Amino acid sequence: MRYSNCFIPTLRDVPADAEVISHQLLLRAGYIRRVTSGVYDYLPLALRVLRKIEAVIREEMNRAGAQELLMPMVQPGELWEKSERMEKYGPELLRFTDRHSHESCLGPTHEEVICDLVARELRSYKQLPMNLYQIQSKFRDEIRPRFGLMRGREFIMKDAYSFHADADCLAAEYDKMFATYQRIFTRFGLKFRPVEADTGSIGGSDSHEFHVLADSGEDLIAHCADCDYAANVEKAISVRPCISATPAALSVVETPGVSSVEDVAGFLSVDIGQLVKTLIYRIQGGAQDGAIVAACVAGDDQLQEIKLAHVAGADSVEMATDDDIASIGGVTGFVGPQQLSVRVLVDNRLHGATGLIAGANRRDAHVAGLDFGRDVPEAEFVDLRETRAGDRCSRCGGEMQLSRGIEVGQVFALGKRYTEPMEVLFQDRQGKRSVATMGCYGIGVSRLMAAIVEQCNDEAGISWPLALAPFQVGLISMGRSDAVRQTSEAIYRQFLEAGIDVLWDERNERPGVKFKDFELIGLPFQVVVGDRGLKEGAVEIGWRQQSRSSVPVADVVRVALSELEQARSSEAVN
RNA sequence: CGGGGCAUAGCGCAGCCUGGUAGCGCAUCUGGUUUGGGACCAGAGGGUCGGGUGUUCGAAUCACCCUGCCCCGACCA
Repeated sequence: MRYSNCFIPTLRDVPADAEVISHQLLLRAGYIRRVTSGVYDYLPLALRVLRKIEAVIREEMNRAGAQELLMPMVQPGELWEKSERMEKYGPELLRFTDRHSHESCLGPTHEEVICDLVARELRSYKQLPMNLYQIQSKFRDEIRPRFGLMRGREFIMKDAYSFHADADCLAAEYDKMFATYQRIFTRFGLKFRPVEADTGSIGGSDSHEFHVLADSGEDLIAHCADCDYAANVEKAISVRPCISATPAALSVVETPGVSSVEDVAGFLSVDIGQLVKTLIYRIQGGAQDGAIVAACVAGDDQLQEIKLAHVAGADSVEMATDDDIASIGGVTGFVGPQQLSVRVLVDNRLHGATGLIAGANRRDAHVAGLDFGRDVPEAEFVDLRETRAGDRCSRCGGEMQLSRGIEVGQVFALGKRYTEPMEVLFQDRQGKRSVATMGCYGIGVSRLMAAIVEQCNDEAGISWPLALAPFQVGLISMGRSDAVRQTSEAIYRQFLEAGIDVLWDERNERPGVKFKDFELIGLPFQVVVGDRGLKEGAVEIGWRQQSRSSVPVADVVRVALSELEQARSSEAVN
C-alpha cells in the first residue's frame, strides 16, 4: 500500500481516557476508535493484524482436525430457555424482542446454537467425534467495559465445540485442544501460562485458562516455583500452617468498640492469624437460593468468594446485610461461628487449630480459646481461602508465587451440561440412545491483539512480531528527487511481487515524521531510499529500532527477503 | 449498582475559585521556504464551553438535575 492512500489516523498525544498501554498505543497508532462503551471500530491496520492472528488460529485448529463454520449473532430466546440459561446468564445477555414479539438475544457464546444444530443432524456414534469452530463477534453486556480491547462488550472470539460419544474421547480432545492452544500462543511469541480454572457460568468439570503474563492483567494467577502447578486464584489450593495458640477453655473477652481483625489482634496483642474471620453470605442461585451461610477463614487470609459459592452449591454469593446477620444470631462486627442458626463452613487451614479468637456474637465482645472441634462441632471444613504469595504448593510443597495475567483463552470439558437439556442424542454402538459429551474452547481474538501489544511495545510504539505486523516492510522515500521516487517505486513493486506486505511512505513529509509513524504503528522492517545513499548506489535496510546497513540497490529486495525469511524461521516454533 | 474523578476545537490542555461575550500547543487548510529522525514564516478555518433548568443586566465560570466518559469493586474471551 502507498501511505497516502491509507487510513491511518495517528495521534501525537495520548488520549486522556486510555489507561493501559495497549489501549493507548492502539488508539495513537490509528488501529482502533471507540464507537460506544466497550464497542470499537477496527481500522484497516487493526483488521490486517486480526486477520493474521486468525490465520494462525485457523491453521492450528484445522491441523487439529476441527472444521470452521459460522453461526449467527442473533439467537432465539427459546434455545436459551431450553438450556436454562435465559435466567442464569443474567443481564450480560443482551435481550430484545422482534416485531413478532419473539424473544431474541445477541450471542455471548454459542453452546445453545451449536447444540441445536448438532442435535438435529446427529444420529450415529459413527458421526463422532466432531469439533466445530467459528471466528465471530460476540456481545456481552459487561458491567464495566474497560482498557480498550481488553474488556469490550462486543469482541471477536474463536469458539470451538466438540462432541463425543464418551468421556474418554472428550478427555483426548481436551488434551489435543490444550496442546493446540500451547502451539498457538507460542507461535505468537507470547509469555503465557496455562492455569487450572474455575468453570464460571459456562459450567462443566475441568477447565484451564491461558493467561498472557502482564502487570496490566485483570486476573491473579498462582503458580508453584518448583513444579508446574498453576491455577487461577479463584481456584488455586495451597497450604500454610495455622497459627494456633495453646489449647484453653472458651472464655469471653470484652473488646469495646474493637471489631476489625487488625484492631482486635492489636488490642489483644496476638498474631492476626490467630483470629477467625466469620463472614456471613447470602447464597444466590442453586437449590439453596436465598439461604444464608457463615464462612470462616483465618484472620490473615482472604475469603475466595468463588470457592464459597462452589461449596455452598450456589451460582454466586453476596455479603449479607446487617439484618440477615441479626436474623441468624450474629452481631455485625462481632460475628463468631458458635451457635449460629446456619451452615458454618470453615477453611481447612483452621482444621485442628486451637486457642483461636473469634467474635462472641455479642456487641463489644470476642471469645478466646476457640477450638472448632470442641466448640463448633457442626462446622464443615472446606477450602475457602485465597492463595497468598509464600504459601506452600499443595502438590509438591514448593513456594507459591502470584502473577497478573490476561486471560486470552479457556478450554472446558463440559460433559453433558448442555447436551442433556438440549437433547444432543445419538445411537451408540449397542444401538441405545445416548447423550453426547461436549467440550468447548475459546480464544479472545480481539483481546489477544491487545495482550500482544501489552507485551510487545517500547518507547517508540508497538513492536509486532513479524508474523502479525500489519505490514512487514516499511519503505521510506526521503526527498523528492526523481531518482528516489523511481528507485522506491521499483523496490515497492518487487516486494509486492514477492508477496511481502509493504507500506510505501511516499508522502511529502520530513523523514522524522515517517520514521516516527512507522515505529509507532510497529512495522518490523525498514527500507530507506534517499539521495545520500543513491549517490553510492545504495539504500538502507534494517529492523525497527536498530541501526540500518547499506545495500546496493540491485540487491536490496533479495537481501531484505532473506533477512525476513531468516527471522521468520527463528520466530516460528514448530 | 456502590465508591471516586472528569466533561472547553480532531488530540492534549488553560480559563472557572473572584461571572463581563473563549484561549494555548499539536493536528487541519492556503502560500512560501525547507526535506536523513515529529521543520520554519505568513495567513486561514474549526467550539450550541456534554445537555437542561435556575440565579443574574450578563453564565464556560455560581446552584440544582440529567447524560456521557474514566478509575476502584462484583462479571468474563
